Amino acid sequence: MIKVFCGNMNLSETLLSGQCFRFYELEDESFDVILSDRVINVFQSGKYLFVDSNNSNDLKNVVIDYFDLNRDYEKIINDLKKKSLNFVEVLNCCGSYRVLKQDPLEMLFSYIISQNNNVKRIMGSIELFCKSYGNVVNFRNKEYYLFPTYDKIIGLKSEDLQVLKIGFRDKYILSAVEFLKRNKDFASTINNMTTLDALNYLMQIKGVGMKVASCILLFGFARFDTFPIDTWVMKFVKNFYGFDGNIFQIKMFLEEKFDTNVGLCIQYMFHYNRNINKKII
DNA sequence: AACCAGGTTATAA
DNA sequence: TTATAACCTGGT
Repeated sequence: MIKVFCGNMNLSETLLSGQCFRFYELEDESFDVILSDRVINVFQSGKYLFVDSNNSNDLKNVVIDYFDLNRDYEKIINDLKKKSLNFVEVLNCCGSYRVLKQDPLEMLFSYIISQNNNVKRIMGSIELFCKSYGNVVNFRNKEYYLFPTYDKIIGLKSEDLQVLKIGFRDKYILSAVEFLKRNKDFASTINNMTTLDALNYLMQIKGVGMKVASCILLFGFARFDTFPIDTWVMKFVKNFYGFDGNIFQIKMFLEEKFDTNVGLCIQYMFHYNRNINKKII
């Protein structure tokens, strides 16, 4: 068990915000979270996280990286408050939200599955995916399944996907598999690209459009200059700013208004709008 | 029963 | 270039 300072972050708000699909809330209000290479149990008390894992190797750094604890969110929020006065209402209720740094491969598949789908079903399909093709981890007398490895994924055939209950998205997953065969080190390739190039690179994959590509870049690569504009954000922009338009018009509107850290602002809008509609999971 | 869910693609105007 | 229907599936 290690103790990690987490400042103003709120664990449950962050995990339940819809960006992550691989956690279980336990009776004692702690969470089991499945990371790319291990399972952690995490509990928050005040400004600290108490973390246990089946793999304690470098655990503190893994936790800091995953929960994005080195970023100065307070400074970002203070800067944003100066840019849009009425947005303060949103910022004031989102200060404890953090953008998780998740596994790029997992983000690619998860957000393809997420399209025109609901969170419950998304989580179910990803869990089936991991149970079917991922490695097992034993932790606290329970079995957990990691997200499948690259080598496992590139061997997948159409018939292997039937068990996942992903419907018409199976052909998109197959397109991602073909993409990965051609791009073994896609994560490091993206790390050396501008965000715009990375978006176009990912959108080669059938089933990866603007929204899904942006989610992969924000949640898998911490690219805060991306724009995961979805139906929630569109609703928000319409209700809050009275601005209506298509995804590209909204993108331009927000880019102009916030300049930097637009990705984070959009997460705040999503988070805020979702909370006030009381539709958390 | 009809509609919807953190979208994208194919097709038509 | 922009708009609209169709899409698997399970839940309400």
